[in-house]
Amino acid sequence: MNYWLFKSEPEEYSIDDLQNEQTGMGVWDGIRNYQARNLLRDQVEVGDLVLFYHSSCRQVGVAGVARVVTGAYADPAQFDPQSAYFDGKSTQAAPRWVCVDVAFVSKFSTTLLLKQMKQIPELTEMVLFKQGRLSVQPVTELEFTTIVELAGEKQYETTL
DNA sequence: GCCAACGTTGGC
DNA sequence: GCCAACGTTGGC
Repeated sequence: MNYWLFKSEPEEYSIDDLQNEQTGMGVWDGIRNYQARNLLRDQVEVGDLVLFYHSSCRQVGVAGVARVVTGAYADPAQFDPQSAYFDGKSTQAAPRWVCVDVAFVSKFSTTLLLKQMKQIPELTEMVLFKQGRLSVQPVTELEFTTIVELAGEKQYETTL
């Protein structure tokens, strides 16, 4: 069981969009960075918990929690010429990019802001601060539980 | 294999 | 909108 932070621009796909999916599940696609791809492909597992991070917006920070519900599979968008994520160099035989499906778990009552996170001693070693551009990144159990407690999601104290 | 040029991310 | 950081591309 691992913990992750996945970034998304909420204008593209937000925690509300995930919550509003008919199935309660969404496809985490469009990852086009090799380091993030390798983590998705090799280390992200069904059941892992994900901090849903909103980037490039007014309220930058962790907006809620999701859970990984599939292993990595070929990202369909790489084969779709209409998609912004189309990759003409990828082939069906050897897909270059992968995605996973995630399920909505919770939305924080207020987004835990990046500037708040930077002030918390337990969070100073987060990959977020060292590799700011990595869009799929590992989170320690301490970092995860610290964040959900700061967000006031007390139910995690009993369910984790 | 190096490295300059270029493109993208993402906080502010 | 700016700009720093950093990933990718491509010439040599």
